[in-house]
Amino acid sequence: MVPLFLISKLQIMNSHNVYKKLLRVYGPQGWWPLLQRSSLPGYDQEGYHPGIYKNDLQPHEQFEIITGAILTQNTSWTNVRSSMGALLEVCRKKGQILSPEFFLAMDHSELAAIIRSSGYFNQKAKKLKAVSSFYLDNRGDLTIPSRKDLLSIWGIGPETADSILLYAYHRPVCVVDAYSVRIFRRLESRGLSSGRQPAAPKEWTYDRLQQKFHSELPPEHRVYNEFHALLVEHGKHYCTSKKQKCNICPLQFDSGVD
DNA sequence: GCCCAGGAGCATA
DNA sequence: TATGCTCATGGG
Repeated sequence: MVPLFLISKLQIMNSHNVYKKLLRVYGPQGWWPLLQRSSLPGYDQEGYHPGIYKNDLQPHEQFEIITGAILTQNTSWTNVRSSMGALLEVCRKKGQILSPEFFLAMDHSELAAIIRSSGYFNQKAKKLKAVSSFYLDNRGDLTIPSRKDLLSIWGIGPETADSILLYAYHRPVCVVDAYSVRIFRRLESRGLSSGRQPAAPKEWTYDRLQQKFHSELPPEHRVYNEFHALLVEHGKHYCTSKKQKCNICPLQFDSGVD
């Protein structure tokens, strides 16, 4: 028999209630930012598009998301934004579009120099070429790849693969990142997470946390889209690795839980 | 100057 | 399986 006060706490912090609360606090995030659409109505100058969830991406736009997903690995978006702008500028000057062919036509040093500002530029140049080769070798038309296929590409791990599936291909897949793990670990440490809690609480691994999200959230693309973006936004404000602001965290103290 | 960011691969135990 | 090291720029 679980005490009533515990039931209410457990229900409060399942993934769906975390989602609803974060959405109320921060609003729609408009991910994934598409710089190539930054001049279109509904898109801001960085390419964010809050409230627009249409599945109408062109191949060069899908490839911008794939590129961004690699460039942002362990890197802040401001650095990625700079590299993406540089890439698109080179495209424009060469009269090309962002594509596997564009990356493969450059030699390593040229590509690495263009994406320098996003850090790890040698590794990321190699990764961009690897993912480009994958598309040209296996599916030149950018049809939906399987998660297994994506994971077989050098430089693409679980989070990058799921980001690509969710944001470039509108697949209903939850993305887990360092913020997700940290936020739910800290909620759980305060008895506020609805995770199955073993006697000795196990760490939230990628797969375990993704299963939790999939089981607790409505299986809708737009929910998964916003949830990951909202966790990132919340993490930036309240849950960085060293500076946790649990004492003023809206997930714990914002009133009006649904 | 230090810390960290929208990770992943690899060596080692 | 799991832990530690490496990759690197730019903003706070």
